[in-house]
Amino acid sequence: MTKIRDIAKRAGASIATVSRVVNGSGYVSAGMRARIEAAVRELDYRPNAGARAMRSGSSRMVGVLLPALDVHFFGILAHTVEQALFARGYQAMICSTAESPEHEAAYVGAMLAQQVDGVIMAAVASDGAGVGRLVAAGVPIVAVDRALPGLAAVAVDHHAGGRMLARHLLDLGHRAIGVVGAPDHSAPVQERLAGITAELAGAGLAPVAVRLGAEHGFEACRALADALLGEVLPTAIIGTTDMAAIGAIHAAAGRGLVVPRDLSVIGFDDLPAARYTIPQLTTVAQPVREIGQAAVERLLALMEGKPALPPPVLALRLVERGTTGRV
Amino acid sequence: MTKIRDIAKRAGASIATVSRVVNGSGYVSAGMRARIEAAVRELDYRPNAGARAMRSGSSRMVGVLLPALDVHFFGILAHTVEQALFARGYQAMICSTAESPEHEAAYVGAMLAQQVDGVIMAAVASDGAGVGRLVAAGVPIVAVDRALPGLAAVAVDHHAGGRMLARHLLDLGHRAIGVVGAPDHSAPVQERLAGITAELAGAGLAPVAVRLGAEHGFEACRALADALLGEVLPTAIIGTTDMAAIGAIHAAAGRGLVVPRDLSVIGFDDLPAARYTIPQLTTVAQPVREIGQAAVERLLALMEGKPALPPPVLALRLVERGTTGRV
DNA sequence: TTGTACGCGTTATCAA
DNA sequence: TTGATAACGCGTACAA
Repeated sequence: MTKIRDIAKRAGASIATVSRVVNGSGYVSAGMRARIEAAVRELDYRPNAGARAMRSGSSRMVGVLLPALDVHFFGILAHTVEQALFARGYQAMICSTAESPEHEAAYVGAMLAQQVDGVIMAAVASDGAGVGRLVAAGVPIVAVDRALPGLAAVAVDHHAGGRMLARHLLDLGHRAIGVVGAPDHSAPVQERLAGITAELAGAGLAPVAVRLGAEHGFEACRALADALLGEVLPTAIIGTTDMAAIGAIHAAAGRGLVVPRDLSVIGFDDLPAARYTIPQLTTVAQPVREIGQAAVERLLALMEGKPALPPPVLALRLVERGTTGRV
Repeated sequence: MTKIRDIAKRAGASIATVSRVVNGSGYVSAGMRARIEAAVRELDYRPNAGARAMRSGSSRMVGVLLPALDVHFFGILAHTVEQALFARGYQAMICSTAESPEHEAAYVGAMLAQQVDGVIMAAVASDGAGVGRLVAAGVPIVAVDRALPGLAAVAVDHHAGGRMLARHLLDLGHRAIGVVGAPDHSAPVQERLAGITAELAGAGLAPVAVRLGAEHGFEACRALADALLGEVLPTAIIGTTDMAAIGAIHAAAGRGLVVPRDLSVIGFDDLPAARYTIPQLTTVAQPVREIGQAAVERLLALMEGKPALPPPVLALRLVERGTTGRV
């Protein structure tokens, strides 16, 4: 690794001068600057991030704590957050907790050790000790996808989303509505379910069946929906995520039901996968990419001590495709 | 941030002793150890990673350079790599280049600055200067998903995969076979195409049409397949990725073709999405998660200067589902 | 306009 | 068994 001393020697300057040109601070003559810049280029010099952070107190790194990266939703979120951070000159430290509290704790420790300047997180459990340690250390935090008590948050109104799901089906004349969802420990899923129940209650109804599972993979969701259909036969099924809805479509097909003729199905998220089925999935879209960008904006404002930005307006949008119809 | 001096003061020890217990090196009396461990716990002390890296020469961080995180395949790969690294006590520094050479260059710089102990990468372009800088800096590298000249690689044999795709269709009696793929600049996609062509040539055939596009999203793939079907009418279409194949299924449906009766479709990867369509997609599966784990294993061996492990056996597997049938 | 020297938080060497 | 201290690479007062 080439270091500042190597550049100084090569350019016939002192390390202080090299530091000045690298950081664009203080006065340096044009000739000296040119020599130093040349040396930097020739030796591919990179200031040691650790030493720099130690001196300056800022690592220019932001921790991004997500429950998973192999779940498409979070992969997309991670991607946009990372791109937004990059554009502002920050390095993302992306950590996937694999839904495990121990992982989360370990990662919080790693972030603290790395002296991250801030953290964007979608916590598995809101009571997680991880958040507390971060807060205690005075690290600015923005919660994403799901709110965290006492913290700035960038998240869609999942409860309202749940209402939209139910409302759409009610408008279509459905009265016998089932709900399939996963993972059951996910706060957004629970909030959507509450929204569904509330909207249905407003019409004097209740879900004819609710099936929540721990696993959110395709097969688990399909099995969940299949179990539901084995017990009751609603005219519509709400998936609390697109994945759950897609599982429901397959469960229906497995039982010889034609969607949407015999059964309407609606999902939530509008992931790319919502377009994969035939007919394509009707769903309530949440603006994942805007969420990521808004979270980064808010975090940077927090980090720079700027006045808190107003909460972002994150619109949910009903995307009517082919899996819902009149009863 | 609490530092080693705070612990020393609190436990009535010297920083040297604290360092010893924290790192489990050297002799420390039981009493002293207990006092220090208590202080560490009470103050939630984390050794500063930067200072540690500076002193010890190792950052215990591994760079993971991927073209994207919002593409499900890479999200899964990132996840497994990250988990495997975590299990071995390493921190992953995940960077998504968004397929841009400038991003890649910037990230390589950041990795060098962070003093990463090694790098796992799926390079956008094999001629990338990024690789050169990493090699020049003596950083151990393992290429993943696609080989890189002169480097250890963990990747499936995409050419053989291409042959399997064609072989399956030939065995089913197909003679008029089209190919749809994206992104066209992807080396794996090109290799699979070469494999397809080779296998077809062995039967005295050539693809009736090949359509490669730059974008690999659903809509782009669908449009590509639709254009192909507008020109010729093969009895089967090979997608060089599952995404392309799913696009083909939709293009076929859009033209009133029934899969697999009128048109067989086969994909590559076996992503979760391969199960979302009805009928479910026949595809050649590559073991993504094994790839990620094997890459980590190989990199750690390299980093520890161990003898190079033999190249991993990464089996491709034909998964016959519902989208292919006899002509 | 440039250079010297100190300190950031650790680890490791050497003495005690 | 413990402690004082010299690096590690950098940024920045301060001196020149």
